[in-house]
Amino acid sequence: MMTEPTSPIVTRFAPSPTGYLHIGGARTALFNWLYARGRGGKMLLRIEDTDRARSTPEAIDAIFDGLKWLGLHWDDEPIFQFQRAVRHREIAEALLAVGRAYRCYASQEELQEMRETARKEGRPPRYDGRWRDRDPSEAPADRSPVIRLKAPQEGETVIEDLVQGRVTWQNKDLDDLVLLRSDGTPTYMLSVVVDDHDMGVTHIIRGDDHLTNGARQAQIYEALGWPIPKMAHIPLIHGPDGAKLSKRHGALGVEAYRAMGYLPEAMRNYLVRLGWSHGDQEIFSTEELISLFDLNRVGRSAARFDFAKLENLNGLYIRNSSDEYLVDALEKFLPELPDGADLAPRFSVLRARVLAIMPGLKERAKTLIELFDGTRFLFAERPLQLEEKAKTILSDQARAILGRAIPMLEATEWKSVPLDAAVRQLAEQESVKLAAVAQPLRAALTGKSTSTGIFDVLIALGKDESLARLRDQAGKTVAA
RNA sequence: GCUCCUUUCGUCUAGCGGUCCAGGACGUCGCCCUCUCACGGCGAAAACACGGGUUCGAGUCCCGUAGGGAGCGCCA
Repeated sequence: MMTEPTSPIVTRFAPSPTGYLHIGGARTALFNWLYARGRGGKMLLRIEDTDRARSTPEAIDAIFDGLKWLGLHWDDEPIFQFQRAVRHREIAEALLAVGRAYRCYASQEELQEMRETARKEGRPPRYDGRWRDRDPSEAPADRSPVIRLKAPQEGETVIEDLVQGRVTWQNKDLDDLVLLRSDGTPTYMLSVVVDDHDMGVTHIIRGDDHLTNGARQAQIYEALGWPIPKMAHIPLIHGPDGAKLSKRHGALGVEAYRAMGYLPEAMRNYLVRLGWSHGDQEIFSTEELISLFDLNRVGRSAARFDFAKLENLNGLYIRNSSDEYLVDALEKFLPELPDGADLAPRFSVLRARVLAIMPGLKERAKTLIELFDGTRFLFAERPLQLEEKAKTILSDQARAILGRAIPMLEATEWKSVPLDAAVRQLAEQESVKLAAVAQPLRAALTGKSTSTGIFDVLIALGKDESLARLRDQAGKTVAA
């Protein structure tokens, strides 16, 4: 079969390192990654660090770490935009040379005035092009100019967006943007165009806050005679109240989600469904996502971030993970816990017990924090600190039952079936429901009112430790 | 203010002119399972923003209105 020779897909993720990798950025990276991976292409990483004052090495590390944690591996070496400033300047000069750009000497005061006037007259605040056709001899000697693009003043600029569809701007509404600042450094608008071109980017997938930039960048491509990459502007993520995502809701760095005990694969599944769908399907393996993801299935309206759904999905991923995987995940997760450093040495010692309790535990936990909390009784020192509810359960009567349970359990083989039979038999002898025996056992064994199945607890703790904990709490009275 | 985008259950969404008195998922509520808490099972309530068109027929196409969002820098 003949196949059309297609140029390989190249996408890019281009964050500016001025803070953490926030959740919206993570989703943008995910979409870029999926789109490229599903088509045998590459996803490149470009750090847009041209804002020297706000860019920090910590933020760069946060981006690298966040992407790695999510498993979104980029191709080739990351590009640092600032290092390419010379190239950007060359392009601006080239545009100047061919008359597609010009020097503008307008002062900040003049620009300010223009904006105010325009606003007053109900027009968009725009540069009025006063240096566009002025003779260079009129240039003031004491002022260094910026270089502006000589943008078309009539007609329209159109973007055929893969998500938004055809979007049109009247050129009269777009002004002559600055390409090169008066200090000779390139602006973002110029840098992005030159870098995307030089990196061979074929598909620009980014937040729709860049949609207007897309139009202005299209004008730069036009002036340069370069082909315009395909663009896809994906809707933004909003907070639960519909307003722009802020720190208050979910605009945390991805490291914050890691600390909250979310699994990266659950995170990815949640994020991809924010704006993208494949019929009614909710759960996707990574392989499925790579093969199914497409831009034409991305919606055009903003989605609200919903922790409840993320948590549910995370619980589902935990339940479907193997016990070994979860024990490893917990061990790696320890540093995120306040007392993690103290627990780490004991964790490796008690690892087998953690593994033993895992099948029952993973049905109950929605986050790694909850999962770990479920194992804490294994680490507890005798005599146990009892939670309030556990104290309530351990009434005198309950303690008396425990007292009678001890000799019985001592004589029982420490396996699930015999233990089950023994406890049930005791309940029968006491003429109480199973709960009236199980709950006191649970309270004495774990210090809590809830846990995994009581027989699992007995087995994970082992015979000696279990009986010791029961003796700690049992009532002395045997005769009533 | 101007430009652009957007509007289906509380939330994420399915729906690409008739098969929709609108489907799934999360959340909520009820019942079942049950040693607790979960898991699981069953069931319920819950939406096409509004107004005009086009059409035999509109959630689906067009135009307004209203709401929401983004952008309008010598920031990125």
